Amino acid sequence: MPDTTTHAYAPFEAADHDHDRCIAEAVAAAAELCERRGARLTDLRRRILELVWRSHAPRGAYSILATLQQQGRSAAPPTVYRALDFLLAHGLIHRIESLNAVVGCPTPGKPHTGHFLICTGCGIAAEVDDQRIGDAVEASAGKVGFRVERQTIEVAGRCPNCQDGEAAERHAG
Amino acid sequence: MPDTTTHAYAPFEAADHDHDRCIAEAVAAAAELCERRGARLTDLRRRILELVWRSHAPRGAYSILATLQQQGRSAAPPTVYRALDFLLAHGLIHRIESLNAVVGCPTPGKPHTGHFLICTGCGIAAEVDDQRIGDAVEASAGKVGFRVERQTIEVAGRCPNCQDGEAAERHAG
DNA sequence: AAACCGGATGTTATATCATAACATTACCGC
DNA sequence: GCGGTAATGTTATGATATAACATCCGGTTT
Repeated sequence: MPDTTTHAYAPFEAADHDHDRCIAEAVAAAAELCERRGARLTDLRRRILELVWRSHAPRGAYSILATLQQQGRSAAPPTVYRALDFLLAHGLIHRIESLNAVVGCPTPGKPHTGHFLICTGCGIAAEVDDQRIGDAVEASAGKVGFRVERQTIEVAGRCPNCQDGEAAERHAG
Repeated sequence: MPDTTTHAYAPFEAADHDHDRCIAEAVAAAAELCERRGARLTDLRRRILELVWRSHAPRGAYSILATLQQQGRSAAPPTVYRALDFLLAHGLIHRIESLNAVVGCPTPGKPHTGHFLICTGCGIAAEVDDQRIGDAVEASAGKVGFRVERQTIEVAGRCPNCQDGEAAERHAG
């Protein structure tokens, strides 16, 4: 019997996974969420969401802009930044501060704070949802009377695929 | 009997605390640490460290540059960035990614990952050292086989001083 | 002291990231 | 179709960061 279940989110999937499915599901989830909220997922916004989802590695605004222009679309920086602002506001993507880039959110609509493991080898950013991290932050903040509004948690390191012999360095070097 | 103890680090101190003491102690600690390591805390680097320490709020490189120029010193962006690179490399300051700015480290020399509570009212960034946060991150990463190299943990919110009536907004508005 | 070396700083130019301001277009309820 | 609002186009500029090369300065060798 074929696997017709929802695409389970697995951090640091193999490079040969069915990525078209990741994109399709992200766009479908976005469309559904915008529909529910009465927000307009315009053609431009959808295209830019697709470009963000081209890989699991965070992507910069100007990289997105370049691809957009290659596709023959009239575009300038504000074109991209405005679309990204919309996608961020609706939780469809997250901003990675330490990279000045954005990455698709695999679980939009579900309330959560974005915690990321970012591989310095392959560049992939995996969103983790671990209650303990948020709890520890809240507890630590509460101890000094600090009221938390937003958490920026970005952990750089090596994903399982990039630890074996540290293959990435050999290519880079 | 007068208080001659080491200046205890207290997050979100009152605005009228003896800040000259914060600066003096930071510079003294930096000098001692560089001495031990055989690193050169030159006049320029010490001056820039002092400028970072002018307040407990993270400060951008171009803000530091402007003050440096006002002091009559010949300076360009690389002047500042190179000094900041040195101070960062020796753990004398931390970079706050979400603000593109740096803040003085109150405990240089002591191995630690910088975790910050950043007040959206007064702008102050307090470094917290709570084992639980690092442990939770490590545990969460370990669960998926991720090897942690660096942690960027920046929590935005309201410090105790800025929660009372949300005074800051009234001034800003 | 002169020659030398390496690290630190000066200087110019430019890359990279982000937004302000205003014009134009597209969508939608009426 | 009309009018209002949201979205996008367009131009310019602001803000952050680094590359590349010249010069200086302190310490060492001779």
